[in-house]
Amino acid sequence: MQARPSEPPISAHERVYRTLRSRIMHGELVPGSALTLRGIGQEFGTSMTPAREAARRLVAEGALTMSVSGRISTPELANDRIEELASLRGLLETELAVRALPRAHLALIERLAAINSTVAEAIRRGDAVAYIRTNLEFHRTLYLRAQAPAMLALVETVWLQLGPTMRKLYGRMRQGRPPDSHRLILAALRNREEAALRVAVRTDVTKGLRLLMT
Amino acid sequence: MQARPSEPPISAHERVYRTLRSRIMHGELVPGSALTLRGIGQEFGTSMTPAREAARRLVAEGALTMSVSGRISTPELANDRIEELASLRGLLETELAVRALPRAHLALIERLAAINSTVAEAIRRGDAVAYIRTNLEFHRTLYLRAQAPAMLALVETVWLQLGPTMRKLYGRMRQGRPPDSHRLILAALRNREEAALRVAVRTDVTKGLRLLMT
DNA sequence: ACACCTCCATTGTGATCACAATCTGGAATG
DNA sequence: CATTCCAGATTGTGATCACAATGGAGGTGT
Repeated sequence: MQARPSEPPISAHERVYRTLRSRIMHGELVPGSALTLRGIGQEFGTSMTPAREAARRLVAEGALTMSVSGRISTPELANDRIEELASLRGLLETELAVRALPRAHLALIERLAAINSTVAEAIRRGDAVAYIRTNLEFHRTLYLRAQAPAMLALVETVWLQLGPTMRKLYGRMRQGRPPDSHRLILAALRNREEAALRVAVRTDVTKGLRLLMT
Repeated sequence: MQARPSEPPISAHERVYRTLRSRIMHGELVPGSALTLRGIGQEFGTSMTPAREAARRLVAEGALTMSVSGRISTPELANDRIEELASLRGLLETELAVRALPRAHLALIERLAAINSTVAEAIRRGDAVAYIRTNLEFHRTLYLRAQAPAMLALVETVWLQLGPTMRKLYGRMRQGRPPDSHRLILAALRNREEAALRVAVRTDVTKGLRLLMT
């Protein structure tokens, strides 16, 4: 009895799934990278059964692509798909931000500001993966306050599909000034301005992806 | 060579997945129904391997629930979850409808009107499953014109999660008059009125689910 | 009559294996 | 030197099996 509340004995395929999902979402895999079930199983010390289930789940979520012959690789997104996913981010994330707004007390805003400083540091270091991870953590921390788990899950699915592409985007990231859109989001939260928040979130989410569409 | 364009030799787990997904989305399974991997495999004449992969995929999409011990059943949604999913439908489906609006020529509108008549007939017959299926077909036919496959996929995920619940909703459906919200959608499409279309889609999508939240 | 406990059937998990399709590398040919 | 073709290696698919955990039914005790 008395097990830790969030520590149900983790199954093998779940462990594989979460690790791969994190890698893909944070851009550790370049678009077009090939994966094999036996290779995954070998890396995680399991047979191919859990590897297959994790891979199939990621394919279903759009995080991986499966050719007609079943070969697995990270997707290379076409421009119209990128535009569509960016629109989805704008649509869903503005809604989540607005829902989080009335519950965003000062402690949350300060936590967001702290995360934002780590984002800035990642940019200064030119560390693309760290930037993607901390940036998504900034957004997720805010959206968690919206108390809308299904909506957040959909947004994370979109992030997942954009993961490898974001890596390609920020791989060419020149070191330097962090964008000020996060600062605008924080200001809108402090001032309780819903309209300004909408604009700030939408531009933050859409801006970077636009310049990726060659 | 020269295979039919949409007929790649269908794998077993894909067949299982599509069949189960269709059943769930169309409300053929009441919330709380239990499923077993061996039972699924037996029904489809396969081993439990394809059944397991299909079930896990459906669990990942929120179409099925898995208890901590791994038992599989259709989800029983709480009220706040239903509200959230209804909001998602409103958000995503208005966007899809607006995107489809400039491309909705007369032939499409007539096809939608034809589908709508089959919806009305299902209501007259009191056939809940047929109603859900034809109603979703009405929406999907419109949204396909939006040329936004990722967005449509997200909406279908939401439909999938609501499937068993919709069944419970329309199981108590009294025979009789079909709602006129579809008629409003068709009118807005004919008149090219974006604002009216937004309102019509949102009310059509939200209305029914509201009265389910006891 | 009700609660609890024990035991067995059932369930999901993961490993292993056989098989067919596919890809890759190199050799043979023009 | 480029192109084609063949064969070995690699990959995903699905079946089968052993195993641990769970759930439910029936019996026992109060």
